[in-house]
Amino acid sequence: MNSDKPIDICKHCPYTHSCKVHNGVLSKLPKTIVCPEKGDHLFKSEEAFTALYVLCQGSAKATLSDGTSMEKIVQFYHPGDMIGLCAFGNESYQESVEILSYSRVFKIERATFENALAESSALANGMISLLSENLVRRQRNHSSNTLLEAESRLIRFLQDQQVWSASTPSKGSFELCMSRVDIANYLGIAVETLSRLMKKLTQKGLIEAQNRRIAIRNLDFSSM
Amino acid sequence: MNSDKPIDICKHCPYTHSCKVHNGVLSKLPKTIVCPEKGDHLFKSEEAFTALYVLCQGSAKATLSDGTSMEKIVQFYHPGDMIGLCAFGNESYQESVEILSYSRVFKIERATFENALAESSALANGMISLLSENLVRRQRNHSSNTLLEAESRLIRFLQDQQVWSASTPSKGSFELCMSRVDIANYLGIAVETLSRLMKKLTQKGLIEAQNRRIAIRNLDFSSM
DNA sequence: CGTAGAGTTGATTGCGTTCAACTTCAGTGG
DNA sequence: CCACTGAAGTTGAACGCAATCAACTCTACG
Repeated sequence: MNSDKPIDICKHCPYTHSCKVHNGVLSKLPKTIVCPEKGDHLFKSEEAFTALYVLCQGSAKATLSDGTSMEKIVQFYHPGDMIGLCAFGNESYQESVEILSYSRVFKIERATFENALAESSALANGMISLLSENLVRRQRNHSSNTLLEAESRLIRFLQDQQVWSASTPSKGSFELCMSRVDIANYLGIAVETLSRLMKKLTQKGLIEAQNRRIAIRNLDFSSM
Repeated sequence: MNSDKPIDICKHCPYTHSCKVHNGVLSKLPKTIVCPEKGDHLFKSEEAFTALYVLCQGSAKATLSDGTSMEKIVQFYHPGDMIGLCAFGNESYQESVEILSYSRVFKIERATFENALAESSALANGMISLLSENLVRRQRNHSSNTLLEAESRLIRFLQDQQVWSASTPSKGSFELCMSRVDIANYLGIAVETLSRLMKKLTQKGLIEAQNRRIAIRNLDFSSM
C-alpha cells in the first residue's frame, strides 16, 4: 500500500491544513497506512526505533513509565500529529504510544526517512522545526501544571480539546477521545477531583458535560 | 574572536566529554565567546531568533512566562548544554534564558548555523538527535513533578545537580548554582516548603546543607 | 437481566500553601 | 571595625485544596 504522492485518503480529510504529511516536508516520502484498534500500541518505551508515524484519523496517548510502575500521560495525539519524535536521541522509543480509538496512521519506515533526510535539507529543516515546536508545546502544557490550580488546568485542557475537535463540529459540542482516568492522569489530579471539578464547572454554567460529550459555554480568559 | 577549530578554552575544560561543541557536530562551526554576568539575559521570550548558544562555564535558567505574569523555570543549564533550541519552530525564542553566575558561552550566529545545516546532513542528524533528547529529558523531569511527592522530587533534583557538578568535586559536597526561590519554582513548591524539606532530609541524615553547599550522604533509590 | 467498567458522591485526612515574623548573610558606607 | 540595609533563607500557625478510601450510580453490552 505504498504511494509516492499524497494518498487518496487525504482528499476527504478535514485535517489537511495542519497535517505534516499533507502540506509538509513528509508528503513525498513513501509510506503505508495502518489501522490500529483501541488499545493497540504503535510502540512501547525501550523498543527499537523502526518507524515514524503520522496520525490521520483517531487519537492516541503517549505515556512515560518513570521507573516506578506508574505511567504518566504526557501527550494526547490528534489528527495531523507526528508520532515517534522521541526516538531520535536514542536508538529506541522513549515513550509508549497507545491508540485510544480506531485510527488510521501513516507509517514511515526509519530507513526510508533517514535516506530522505540525508538528501533533503528541506526535510531536515522541517524536522528540526517540528521537534522544536514539540519541545515548546509540551513544556508549555506541563509548566502550567504547577503554576495554575486544578480548575484552571481543566479549563485550559477542555479548550485545547475543543480546538482539536473543531473540524467536526456538531452543534457547539464535541466528543472527548479519552477517559476520565486518562484526563486525570494527564492533568496530574485524582479521578474523583476531576469529577468534582467537572460538576463545579457545570454548575457555574461554564460547560455542559454528558459523558464524553462536552459543550463549552462561557469560558473566557478571566476565569483563568 | 572567531575560530574555525575547537577553541583554546576547551583544552582545560572539564566538561568536554559531554560538550556538544567539543566532540559534537558543532565543533567545526565558527563561533564567538561571550561572557555574561549574573542576571544578564542571553535572550528573552518572543525576541527574534538570532543565535544559538553553548554553555561552557557557569550556569543559566530557562523560564516560560505562561501569560499570567508568573514565570516558571523549565530548565537549568549546565556546562555542555546547548541553548536556544526552542527557537526553531518559530522565528523567535519561546523561552527566556537568564545567567545565574558568571559564565562563558559560545555564540553561533543563526545564519552561520543555517548555512552549515544546509550543507551537512551529519549536522542535521546531530541536531535532530539533540532536540529529541531534550524533548525526552524535559518531559521526564516534569512528568515526575506530578507523579512523585515533593520530597522525592527534591531528592531527585539534588542527585541531578550533584551529577552536573561532579566534575568539580571537593570532598563529597557540591555547590548549587541557583537560589532557593529558583529551586522551589522549578520543583513547583513554595520556598517555605522547600526549606522544611531540606531540614527534614538533613535531620534524616540523608544530606548536609549549608547555604548552597550540599553534601549527599545516603540517598538510595529506596527512599524514592 | 446481570455483569463489568466507567464515572460519581461523600467523609476524612494530610500535604503543601499562605501569611507573618524572625534570622542569617553579603555588601556598603560611616 | 562596626552599624546599616536589603536580599535570602528559616520557622511557626492556620487554612484549604486535593488525595484517599469506600460506597454508590450509571452505562454499555452480553
